[in-house]
Amino acid sequence: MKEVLRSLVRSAVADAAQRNVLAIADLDSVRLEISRTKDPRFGDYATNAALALAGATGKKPREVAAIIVDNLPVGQGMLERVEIAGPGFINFFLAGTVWQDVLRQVHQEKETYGHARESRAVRVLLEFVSANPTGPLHVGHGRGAAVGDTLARLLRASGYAVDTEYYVNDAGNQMKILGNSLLHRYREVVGEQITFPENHYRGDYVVEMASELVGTPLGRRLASMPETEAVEACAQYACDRILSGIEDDLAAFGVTYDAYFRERRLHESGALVQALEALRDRGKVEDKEGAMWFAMEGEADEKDRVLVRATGEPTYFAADVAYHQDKLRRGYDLLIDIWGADHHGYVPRVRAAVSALGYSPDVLRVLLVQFVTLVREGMKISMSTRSGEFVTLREVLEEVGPDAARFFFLTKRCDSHLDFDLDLAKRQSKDNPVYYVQYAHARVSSIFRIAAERGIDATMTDPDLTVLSLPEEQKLVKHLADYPDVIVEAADALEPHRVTFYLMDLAELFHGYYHDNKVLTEDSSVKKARLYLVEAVRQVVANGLDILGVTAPERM
RNA sequence: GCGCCCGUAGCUCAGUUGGAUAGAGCAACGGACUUCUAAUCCGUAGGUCACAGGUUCGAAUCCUGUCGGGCGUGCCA
Repeated sequence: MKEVLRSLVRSAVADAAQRNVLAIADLDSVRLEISRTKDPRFGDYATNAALALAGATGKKPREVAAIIVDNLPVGQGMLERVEIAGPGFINFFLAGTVWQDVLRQVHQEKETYGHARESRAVRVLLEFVSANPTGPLHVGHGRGAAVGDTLARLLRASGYAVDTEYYVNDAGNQMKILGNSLLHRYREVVGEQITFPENHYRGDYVVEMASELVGTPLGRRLASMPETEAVEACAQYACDRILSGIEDDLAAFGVTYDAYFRERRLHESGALVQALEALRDRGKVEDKEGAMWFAMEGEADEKDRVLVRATGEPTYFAADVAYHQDKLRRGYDLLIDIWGADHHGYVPRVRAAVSALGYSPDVLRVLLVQFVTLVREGMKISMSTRSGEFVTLREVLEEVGPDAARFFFLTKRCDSHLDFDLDLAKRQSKDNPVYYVQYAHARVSSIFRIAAERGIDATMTDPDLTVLSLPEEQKLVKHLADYPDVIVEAADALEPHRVTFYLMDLAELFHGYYHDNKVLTEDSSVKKARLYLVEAVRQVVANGLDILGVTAPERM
């Protein structure tokens, strides 16, 4: 809707400019904002165009507004009335037929309502979670998974070609530590005396894996292997085992990936070495103190960073440079990385690397997801990764279910800390926003069930929509009209939480309407129109929940 | 010390990329079920947008400084 109005304003300005009533040098560079009005007295939509253009034209905002209004097709088609208000806002009052057309459009487009009609020529690689395969996913990863997966759905709905990827850190020192942890636990399980090393993985899951190994061919061979080989074998086993557990947890959460990308591949294929050479060719590498450094001079990060240690081992940063280069070489136009907020210091480094490789640093966008605190009975549950005492994503899923978990993770902006109230997530009342929204869907479904039981004709062919004259009905329809704009704006801003808030508002409008008005009334034309309306509500709720990856139940 | 994020009603948070009179939910108080699901709805009350300056037609939003909270600042990941 906003796009339609924007083009009306744009052509009005262009017409005025052509007739020399308005002097605009470069219209394309001016950003014309169309916004929804808060107060119905200001119409349905408003634009600040006149305020934005005033400076460039040398006229007063209200004069510019008057010129624009003169060139708008008022009274014909969608614009019923237009007013100039305040400092120079132009308020649009839309014709009733516009809103009726919105309802028809929802019925026509069904599950694609709100989706972009045309695809955008932008290939996106969205990388998220990418937790190290050294232990099960915890709730913090769950938030990243919910944000990432929803963002993927959102961007696809907006016409982007999106691939999702999980980067597996299956190389390097921590794999050795993981393997060594498992080896020690294995020896412990088979009765040897061990002292568990410092800074190793103490979680119960390592002990469980050790028990699994007893009696297996690998387990029997471990005793006779040289130490480094045994550690390597244990690392391999533990990594694969943990990674498949992570995949299972994500699947239970409704998250699947287009690809898992293994870091090991970068080492084995020579891509890592090539990436470092590319940096060196561009003069971005400096050798000092026995190590190879990424030279930050002229780049965005504050100091030089080591790429290859004096021991000859590459750092994780080196692998990340190679990984991002690999992504870009695969032809993606936009890379989106979703990281935990504790990695924020890493952003300028990777961005500088992308830039040093000859790409615009803008091709990389990093979303930082803040921490999650679990709350039970009003008390925060303390978590400490170090001691191995953390609440896993699996446990939360088993307690509250994937729908509530996903929805809750999306009730805040990413960059805001999230308190996840487990009791609230399980509660079956309006306090719980998941149920509140899902219930709106179930209620509409219920109306149609009852209608079928009563033998009411609920076919949706061309009802007279002019009978939908109640203010609540108008508000509902106008909110349905907002949905495509919300999708576009949420996608552009990379802010999936906007969809969540939209749905809560829609559910609120619907519940209020439902409470005060009967859909299955005696008056058959009203009944038909209201069925048409609530079905459209159901459809949009379903579409929005689908973006969030949350089910839309027909009964609750 | 330096860097990033945050600071909005008692609590948890929105705020349409700088717009018109700053909004919800929870908690509190008062109401509504012979109904298509009360898993719901309606009403009341609640504010120095942390603080101080600046930028302009206009600031919760942008810039500077101060205070407070979180996180970084490794040849760790």
